[in-house]
Amino acid sequence: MTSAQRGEVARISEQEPLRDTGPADADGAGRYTVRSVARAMRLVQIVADAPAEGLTLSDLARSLGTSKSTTLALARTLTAFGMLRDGKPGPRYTLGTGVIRLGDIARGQLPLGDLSRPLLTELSEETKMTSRLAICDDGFPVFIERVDGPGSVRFHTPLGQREMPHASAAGKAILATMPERQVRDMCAQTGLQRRTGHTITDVDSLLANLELVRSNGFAIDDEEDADGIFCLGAAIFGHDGAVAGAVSVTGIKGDLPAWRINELGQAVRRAADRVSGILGGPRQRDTEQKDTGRTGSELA
Amino acid sequence: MTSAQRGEVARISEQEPLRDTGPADADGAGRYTVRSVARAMRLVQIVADAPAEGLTLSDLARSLGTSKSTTLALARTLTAFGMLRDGKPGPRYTLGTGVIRLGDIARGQLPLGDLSRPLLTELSEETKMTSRLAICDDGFPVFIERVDGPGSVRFHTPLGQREMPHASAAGKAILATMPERQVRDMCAQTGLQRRTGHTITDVDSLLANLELVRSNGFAIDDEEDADGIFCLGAAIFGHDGAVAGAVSVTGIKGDLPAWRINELGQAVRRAADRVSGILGGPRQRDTEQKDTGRTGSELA
DNA sequence: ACATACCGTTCGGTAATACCGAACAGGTCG
DNA sequence: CGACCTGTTCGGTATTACCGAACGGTATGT
Repeated sequence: MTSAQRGEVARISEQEPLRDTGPADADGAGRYTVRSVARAMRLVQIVADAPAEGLTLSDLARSLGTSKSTTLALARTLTAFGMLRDGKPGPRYTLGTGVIRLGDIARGQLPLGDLSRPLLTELSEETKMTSRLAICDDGFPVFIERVDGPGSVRFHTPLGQREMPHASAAGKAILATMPERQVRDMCAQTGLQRRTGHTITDVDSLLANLELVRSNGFAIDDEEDADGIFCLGAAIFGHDGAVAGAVSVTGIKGDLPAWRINELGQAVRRAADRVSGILGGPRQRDTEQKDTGRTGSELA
Repeated sequence: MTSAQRGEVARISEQEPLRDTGPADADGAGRYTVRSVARAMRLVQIVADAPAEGLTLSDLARSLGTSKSTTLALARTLTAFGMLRDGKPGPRYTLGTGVIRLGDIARGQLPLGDLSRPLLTELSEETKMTSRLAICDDGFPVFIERVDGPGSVRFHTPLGQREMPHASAAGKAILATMPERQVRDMCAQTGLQRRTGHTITDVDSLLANLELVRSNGFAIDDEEDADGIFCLGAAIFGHDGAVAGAVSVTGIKGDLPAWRINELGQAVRRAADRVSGILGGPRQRDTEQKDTGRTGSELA
C-alpha cells in the first residue's frame, strides 16, 4: 500500500466533536490562553491534516494567516522540539518524530494500552475484523489501540480521536452505561449530528436503542457513522465500577452475514469482560441504571 | 502488568542524543524562536517524562521555573488542543489524547509504517524476540514501529526517540552504509558517549566494527547500549538507493546462545531486504563505499 | 476544633517580546 | 533575462505574555 493509495481509502469519522473549552475566541481557545502557543498548536494540526508530502513555510503562513516571519519562528521552535521536521533540501514541513515519541509515551501511561494488545489480537483472529480499544474521555470514546484483521486495511481507523458517541458502537456501548439524564446532557453537547442515512438523530430513538444495547450486552453501529461500515462494541469497567472505555470491532457491511451478528457481539462482549477483569472491574454492569453521579472520565 | 510495575522494567536508551538546533539558549532552542512556545513544549516534555499519575499545576510551575499563573495559561492552552489533559476532579495533568492522534498520523504519513507491520510480526515469531523498525532521521535511527515477541515485555523499547548511532544495532547498520567521512562527522557530533562497559567509544574501533557489519550483512549490539540487552540490526534502502532505516530485533543476552547469532542475523537481514524490496530499493548495498554525498535523511 | 499548608484561580500593571512588513538572497519557471 | 517562487534577515511598535499578590477550597497535621 503506497502513500498515494492511502489517500483514497475510506476515512472513518473525519471530523471529531468539538472539545468543550468554553467560548472559543479567534484563535480557537478559551480564556487564559497564550496566543503564540495556540498558533503553534494550530500549526501542528495543519501539518497533521496535510498530505504526507508536507507543506512549505509559505503554505503554513497562508493556512495560519500569519506573516512568514512569524510562521518561521513558530515552525523553528516546534522543529527544535521534534514536533515538526523540515526536509532540509526539499523544504517541506512534516510531522516530526517527537510526536511519535509522545504518542507512544501517552499510550504507555494509559494502563489499558499494553495489556489489551494480546486480547485485541485474539479478537481480531476470532472475528476476522479490525478490533480496537477505546478509553472514555469525558464520555467520548477515544481509540488508543488497534489491531487490524486479516483482510484488514480497506479503511483507515485513526487513533487518539474523539468519536461521535451517538454514531459509533463504542460510543453507544458507553452511553448505555449512563443514566438517562447524563445521556441527554451529552446529546445536548454534541447535537446528534447526522453522519449517514442511518444515523440516529433524535434523543428518544437513541434512548430506545441504548435499552437494546443493555439487553444484548453489546452495541451495534449499522452504517450509522460511515456508509458501508459496520461495528460492534461493548463497554469495559474499571475497578471502581465506572465505565473505563469500550472494545469494538469494525468491518465492511457486505462481508457480514446477519446470522453472525449475535455470535460476533458475544465475542466482543467476552473480550470486553476480560479487559474489565484485568482492571479489577465488574464483568458487566447491572442492567438497572443507578445514578451514581460518576461519569468514569477518570480512566481506570 | 500494572502501571506501578511498568515503572520498574528496564528502560533502554533513557536519554537521546541532542538535536542539533544551533547554540541552545536558556530555553533550549536556537535563534528565531518563540519563548512561550518553547516553554509550552518543555511543559509537554515534563509531563511525558513524569510518572503516569500525572503532575499538579504547582509541580509543573516548579519544574518549568515559571509562576503558577503563567504555567496555568500554558497548560490551559495545551489542554484546549488535547496535548494535555487535566483530571478535573483530581487535578493532575497527564498527556492528552491529542498526542496519540498526532503520533498515529505521523506514523501513517511515513510510508514505512503500515506496510512493515506484518513483516515485523513474522520476524518476531521467527526469532521470538521484539522486532522494531527504524527510520533514518539525519543519520540517527528513530524507531517508529514495534512488535513485541512472545516472552516480550521485560524491557521497554520507546518509539519516536533517537537512538545512539554508535551503540545500537540499527545505528551501526545505518552507519555501515555511509562513507568513512560521514561516519567521522556523526561521531564528532555525538561524541561516542559511553553507555555500558561494552560501548565502543573510539572512532577507529567503530570503523573496524562497521567493516564487520558490511561483511556479515547485519550489525550486532552486544550489551553496548544497555547491560544484558542484545540486538541485531540490518539496514533498509529506499528507491533512490539511499539508506532509509533499519530493522532490528532485541532480546535478553542470557536467552541467546552464541550459535544462533548468525541464523538470527540472517533472518533480520532477510526481513530488511523484503522491506527494501517493497520500497523499490536495492536488497543490499554493494560493499564498496561510494561517496554519493546523499545521507538518506529523506525517508524513502 | 483550629491552624497550616497546599491546591487552583483571578486580576492588573509593566516590561519584555512576539508580531509584522519590508528588503534580501537563492532557486526555478517561463 | 525577468517574473515569481522559495526561505531568510532585520528593526520598530504595540501587543501580550509574564509575574506577584491576593482569594477561596480542600486536605493536612497539630
